[in-house]
Amino acid sequence: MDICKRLGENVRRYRKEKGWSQEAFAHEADIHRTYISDIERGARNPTITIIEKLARPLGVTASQLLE
Amino acid sequence: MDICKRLGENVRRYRKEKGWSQEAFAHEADIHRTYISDIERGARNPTITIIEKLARPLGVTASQLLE
DNA sequence: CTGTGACTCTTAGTCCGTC
DNA sequence: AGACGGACTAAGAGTCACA
Repeated sequence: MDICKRLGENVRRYRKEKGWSQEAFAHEADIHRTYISDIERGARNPTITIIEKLARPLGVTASQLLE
Repeated sequence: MDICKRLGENVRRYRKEKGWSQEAFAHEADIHRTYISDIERGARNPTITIIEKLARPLGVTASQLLE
């Protein structure tokens, strides 16, 4: 499985566990809403600093987002 | 700890376990040797596809490189 | 609320070296 | 063997209007 898609699925799963919309999560992570959408669809190839920005509000590690 | 530095330390540790020079590893991972040097020093902010390219020849997962 | 194309600006990533 | 610099090209970061 492609790693970008795997990341996207993990982000989406953790975000839904928090009960957040993409918009609400985008605000928490301080990342643009459409960028979150792209990430969840595996349409982006983000850097590890982005992974960390995503991980923090979700309460998980950067490592977990790539599992 | 900064995530780039953590990645660098992990890469260096796994690479040395394999007994590879940066150059030999660069060849295995199909990544430029100077880029490997930068990564290990935490001087770069790589994308997740690079993380995967680093992980494969080391015999670990992308997730493990960020632990 | 979310997906998508398009856009600008910045930086990832390559390749040439030298120390 | 590895650190580090300069210059370059490809691609990511970040944003918007609209569906």
